[in-house]
Amino acid sequence: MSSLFLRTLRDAPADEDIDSAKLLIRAGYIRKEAPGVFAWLPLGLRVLNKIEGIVREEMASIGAQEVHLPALLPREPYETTHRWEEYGDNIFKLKDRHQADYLLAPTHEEMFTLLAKNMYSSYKDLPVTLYQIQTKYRDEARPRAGLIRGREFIMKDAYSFTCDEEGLKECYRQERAAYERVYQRLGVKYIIVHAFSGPMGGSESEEFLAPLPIGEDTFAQSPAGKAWNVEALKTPALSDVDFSATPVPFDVATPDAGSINDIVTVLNAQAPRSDRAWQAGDTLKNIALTAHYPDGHAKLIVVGLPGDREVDLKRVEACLSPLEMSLATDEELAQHPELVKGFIGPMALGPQAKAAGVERPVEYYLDAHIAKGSAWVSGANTVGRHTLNLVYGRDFIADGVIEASQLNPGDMSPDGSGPLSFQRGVEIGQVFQLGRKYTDAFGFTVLDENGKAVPVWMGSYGIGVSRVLACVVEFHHDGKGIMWPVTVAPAQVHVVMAGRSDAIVSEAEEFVSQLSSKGIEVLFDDRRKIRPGVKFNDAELLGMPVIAVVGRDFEQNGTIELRLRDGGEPQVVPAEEAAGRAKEMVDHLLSQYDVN
RNA sequence: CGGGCCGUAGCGCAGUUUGGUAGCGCGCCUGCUUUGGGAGCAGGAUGUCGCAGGUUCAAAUCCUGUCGGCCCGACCA
Repeated sequence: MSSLFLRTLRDAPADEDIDSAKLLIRAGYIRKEAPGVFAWLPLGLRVLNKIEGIVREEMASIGAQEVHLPALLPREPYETTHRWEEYGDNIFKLKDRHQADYLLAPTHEEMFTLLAKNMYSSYKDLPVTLYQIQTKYRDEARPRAGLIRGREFIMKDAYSFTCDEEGLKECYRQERAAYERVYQRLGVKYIIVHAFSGPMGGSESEEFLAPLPIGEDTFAQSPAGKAWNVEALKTPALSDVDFSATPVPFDVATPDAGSINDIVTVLNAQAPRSDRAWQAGDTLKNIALTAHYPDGHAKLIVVGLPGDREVDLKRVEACLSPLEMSLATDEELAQHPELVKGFIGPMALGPQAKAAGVERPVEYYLDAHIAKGSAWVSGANTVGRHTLNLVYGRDFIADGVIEASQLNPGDMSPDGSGPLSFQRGVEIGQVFQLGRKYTDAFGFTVLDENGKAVPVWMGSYGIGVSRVLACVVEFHHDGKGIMWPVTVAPAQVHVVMAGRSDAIVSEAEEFVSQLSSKGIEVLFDDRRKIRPGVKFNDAELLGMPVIAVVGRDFEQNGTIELRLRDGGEPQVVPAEEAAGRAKEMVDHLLSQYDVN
């Protein structure tokens, strides 16, 4: 360490607030060069290389072949798939001296599809899986959380090409299994959640989420252990109810009723129920949304959901992809005079409006929590009035049923095993069955055994390498510093030379060479003018799994102290046995991460 | 893009209210002492006080503008 390019900091940088970023910077693994852009220093690079090595081993184990494509790419392929526009400002775009458009790749589906298409044209070449470990660029609106959400980050992305869907499913299964081994070897907890395929296209998709409170994704778990991204969560089908005997609808005056709570209060005063008090869940609230097409056009739609639930725009988008949703502004709402803000009801919408002769009725979607046959209170499309006894299926219908509301803890799981619970997670990987979205876009077909062109099926599989490194630290640290899993630590044993006497120095050097000859990776704190206390603190900050101290005890008793960074009693062993004992400790640690 | 906080040495910060020409701790350099849990003493180096205008005899401090950073939200693999 006397010559290692390293400077540990006593104080954490003030502009980071999550543990992994603070510790990695304090310990001299990385430095921030710009928001979401980091430099890798010697120790950090060693960890990164260890993680990449594990990823490479597991990719090799399923026969994936490594390549390396450019990060600087021409615009055309991204035009073909419309992602030049769809990614929008999230792509770093630039021009060359001839004013030609380029981008810094946020992901590489297009280039891998073209690469495979241009080299392969026979079914005999397939299946093939290619991958790379490469720097990706996304111009995030707000980089944050250190390495977890950067603008430049390192990703392993793999792409499989097969002749048919069955082949795709087999590749997907293999990648998924490889990912489980990768995360186990990295010492990262993960939960596999069913995902919404989103703008990447395709069908089956799962995310690997590291369950951490700092995570930006919310996922739902059922008591049976299944997990979903909230956008992929389907509300279980409600059984029909029969309120056909409900009296015909009638209006009541609800002046000044600006919120659902106001309406409930007014109803209980003006039209009390005989059986119980009115509740928010008896009301059908209709939210006007502006739906934006990818080409920039927009239209107004209305979604109806129970008054005790909040609208979730992301889930609406998931159902109405590729439309993007925003709450309608007053100006946008004013384009449709038949809709009265605060008093929008189903009778002015969708099929009802059409039946009433409205030329271009506003589309009306109902949330899946509205049961067929149920009776509701909703707006009367007149200022200060609401309508009671509106029965879904009898008095009104909709243009479609979608997932429009936020889910709440306690909602029934799709698998029916009980109420959902919610947790936060950091997405550390995703596996996708893309299907033919990209291969069709680029006309990638191969000839089958009959000489007939058949479409190629594609899958894509990503691991956020630099992000998962941060997650390793999130899972493995304490108040003093990092506690690396032995599989990714920059060194396995940290030897602290605690003293400057000739005896200590020569023994420490001898000990280090013994460890090295046993194949152990050593970080050797041979700094002569640094006091022991500083070295102990640095060792705990830096986080090697085994810390060995050659110092006072050696001079007095001929012993060396060995201890595990993450706890346990120190072992004091005779110097001549210490290297062997250290090797046993390392081997024992390694065995805990053995996935075979 | 909205809201909040903040830009002073490599890192952490004070100084800004009340204008007077730059400071503390850590780190760094030299010497002596010290050496098992972030040592002591003495000496030293390091700053366009984010940037640009303005007011003033004088601006880190007041005024205007602007750029940047962090957090919350919007957005987002």
